[in-house]
Amino acid sequence: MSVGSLYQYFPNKAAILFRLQSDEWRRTSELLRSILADGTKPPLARLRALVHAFIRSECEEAAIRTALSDAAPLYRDAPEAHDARAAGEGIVAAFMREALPKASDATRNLAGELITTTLSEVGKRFSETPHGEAEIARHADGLADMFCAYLGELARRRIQS
Amino acid sequence: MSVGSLYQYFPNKAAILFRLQSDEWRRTSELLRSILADGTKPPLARLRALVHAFIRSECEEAAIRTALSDAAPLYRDAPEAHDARAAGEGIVAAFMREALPKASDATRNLAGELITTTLSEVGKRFSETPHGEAEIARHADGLADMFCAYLGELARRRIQS
DNA sequence: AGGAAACGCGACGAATTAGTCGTATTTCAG
DNA sequence: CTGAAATACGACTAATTCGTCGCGTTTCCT
Repeated sequence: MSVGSLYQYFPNKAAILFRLQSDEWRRTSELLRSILADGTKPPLARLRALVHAFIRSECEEAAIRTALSDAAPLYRDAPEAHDARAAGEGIVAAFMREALPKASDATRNLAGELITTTLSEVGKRFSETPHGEAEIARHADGLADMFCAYLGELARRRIQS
Repeated sequence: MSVGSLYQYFPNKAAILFRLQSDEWRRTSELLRSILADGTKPPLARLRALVHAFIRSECEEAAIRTALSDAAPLYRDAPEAHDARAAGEGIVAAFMREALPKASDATRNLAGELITTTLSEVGKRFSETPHGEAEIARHADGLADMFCAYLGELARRRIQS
């Protein structure tokens, strides 16, 4: 692929990178949907599966992920970036209603937001340095434990310090 | 401050940014130490206080934080960066021994690492877009809840899916 | 006060990166 | 097969960014 050809389809570099990032996001929300919406397993098992799948996929495409997040300043303020993010929210919201049927909307939203941003940010950081299979699994398990403990505690509503 | 003056003290741009990031890290580990090492409060109360203090400080200096993390590619591979990170680990390890006295070292290390990277990455992301006082507090509380639930669950050792 | 050393400065040149444009190649309808 | 439209290409230029250099200012010692 040559420079000239690229600029036939995109107006500038930011648009190119944003497109790549977009595709990445799209694939991620499909992963999200396919795992979280599978009603045959209990919610926390699905969440755990999601964490593993997500972390593994981040590590597999570590190079492009790192490059894209380095380029983030270029499209940080793009309005489309905001929309893209919203796409995944519906799926998460549905999952949260299932996982925390008795909680308030506010609680569910906060929990959903925390879990998704934690997963994506920690995944990003984790993919920045190479890791072996075993280490990946260990960390994914740890994260999943954390999320499950959190949701469990919210379900029982007895968070204290 | 002029360009020429800056380059009297630093060999190149990366060094300048790395120095700023270093100072930031130093301040953060002092925050860490001052809060986590205070033996008068129970461990989870200290953790909760830390989360609040950290998130608030990230939001206060949002501009410089964002700029520095945008510049990360410039010093990502600097060897000093690795050392700087190690500084905080001792404090966290000590805290984890206190919070999880009966857990194995492996468990403690993993939990400590997860909590610190979650806090720093989520904090970074959170500071990228502006938030009001109340929202900051809500999110910090949510994160603290998540950490406390996780540690509580580890202490009781009954993580399940 | 005189002067030398240290520091501050920002216009300039070097280096890098983004984007254009004329030509070469492919596609495809008649 | 022929020619026109669409696409591919990468050397070139424009734009941006990093770092230097020489001159002006401050500091401080004698």
